[in-house]
Amino acid sequence: MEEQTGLRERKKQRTREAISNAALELFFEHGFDQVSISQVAAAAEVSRRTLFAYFRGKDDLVLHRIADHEHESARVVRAHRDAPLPALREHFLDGLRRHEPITGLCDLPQVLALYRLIMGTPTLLPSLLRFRESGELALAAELGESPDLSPLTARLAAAQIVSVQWRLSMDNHHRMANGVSATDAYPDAVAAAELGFDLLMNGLGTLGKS
Amino acid sequence: MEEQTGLRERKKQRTREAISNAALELFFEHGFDQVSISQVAAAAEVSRRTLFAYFRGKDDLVLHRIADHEHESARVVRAHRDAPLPALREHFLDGLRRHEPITGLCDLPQVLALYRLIMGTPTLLPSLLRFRESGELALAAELGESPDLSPLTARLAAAQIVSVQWRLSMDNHHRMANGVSATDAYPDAVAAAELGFDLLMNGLGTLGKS
DNA sequence: GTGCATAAGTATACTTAGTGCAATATAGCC
DNA sequence: GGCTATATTGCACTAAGTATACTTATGCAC
Repeated sequence: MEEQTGLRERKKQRTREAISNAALELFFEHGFDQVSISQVAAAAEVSRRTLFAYFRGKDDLVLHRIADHEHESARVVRAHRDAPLPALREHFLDGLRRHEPITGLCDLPQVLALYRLIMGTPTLLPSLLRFRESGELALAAELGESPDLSPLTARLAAAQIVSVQWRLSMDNHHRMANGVSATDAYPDAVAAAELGFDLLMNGLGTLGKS
Repeated sequence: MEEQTGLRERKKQRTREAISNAALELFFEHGFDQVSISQVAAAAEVSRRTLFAYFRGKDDLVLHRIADHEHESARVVRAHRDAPLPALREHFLDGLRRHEPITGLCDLPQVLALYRLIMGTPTLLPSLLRFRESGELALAAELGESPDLSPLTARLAAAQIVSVQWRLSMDNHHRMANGVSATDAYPDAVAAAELGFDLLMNGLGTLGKS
């Protein structure tokens, strides 16, 4: 279903991984900004020019590792058109249970190192936010498919949902980065997620003294 | 209160404006990506190096013009600690009434050109999103000052609020960019804002068929 | 006003991300 | 083997941003 395994394809895949691995190894060791594209290319034993054939830019060398999740929320909604928000809530809670990297609640050394790199490198923030923006757009489009929701409501809802998911993930990652184990952080993470989705579903009220 | 008007300060201010004006003129004429820093410096009659003394980077040449509004929501909340969300709502509606640029509902040619430039230049998106991020952070901090709100709630609320405000502003601008006048778009903009803040205050429900 | 410390501005050269293009090598296929 | 498409490469180029050492102008004490 996914590939015709010509030698060509396999080689391309291996080259791509070689570049990516070389890049991350160097970035972990010296920091994103301290490593040049040329150094990555040299370490991966390809020409600089070839590197750009595989990755759109320096940022992509890091961010492609989370690219799969760009439209995850949109996919979840597509599969649960009847009650999107509870579905997203369950999906997120399920992610926490499984310690999925995208929830931020994952302390596997390699994953943690990657997320530390991403979050700890201001240079990468713009790309990261674009990534988020793209996810929001996809979610809005998917929500907009529902005949019960006006396009405007869909866009507003998507904006809110994505912002909450990111805040939750960031907070979780922050604890991992501070050395808390995923297991130890799990209960708080669940409580936070439930609060977040409750606020989404039931509203913020006036935020005044209630 | 703001400046000791030495000749030095005045000259600096004028140089800064000269650079900014030259930059925007060129950007409006040829597009952000089609104009180099060197061209801007030449047009403003300063050296390239001096330009970088005044502006952190090429993006800043454009975005400094909206920098005042970066922490606007935080300021509003600071002034209305008792009921932040209604205050933000009123502030936004007031902005619409006054056709404030930051609401997106402003069709003054210069403002529209600036916003068109910002929104129509993908290169600027990252900086724009960083700007938003910074505003969200400030709002979260300000909300967190309230003893009634947990820090987590403050962060989640800030994320939601900012995302809604941006969506509303973007949608408004979009209509301006399509040639609708601010006056004509006003009623819809108010309705959209009320919907947005209603969703914030009262929640999204399940988003299913209600 | 003169002179000096300080800050603004400049010239120049450098590093690095990213692109265009033409030349070369290699997989897939007959 | 030989042909074709594509992967890869080297080289030259543009442009953003930085380092540094030098020049000019301002503010201020006298």
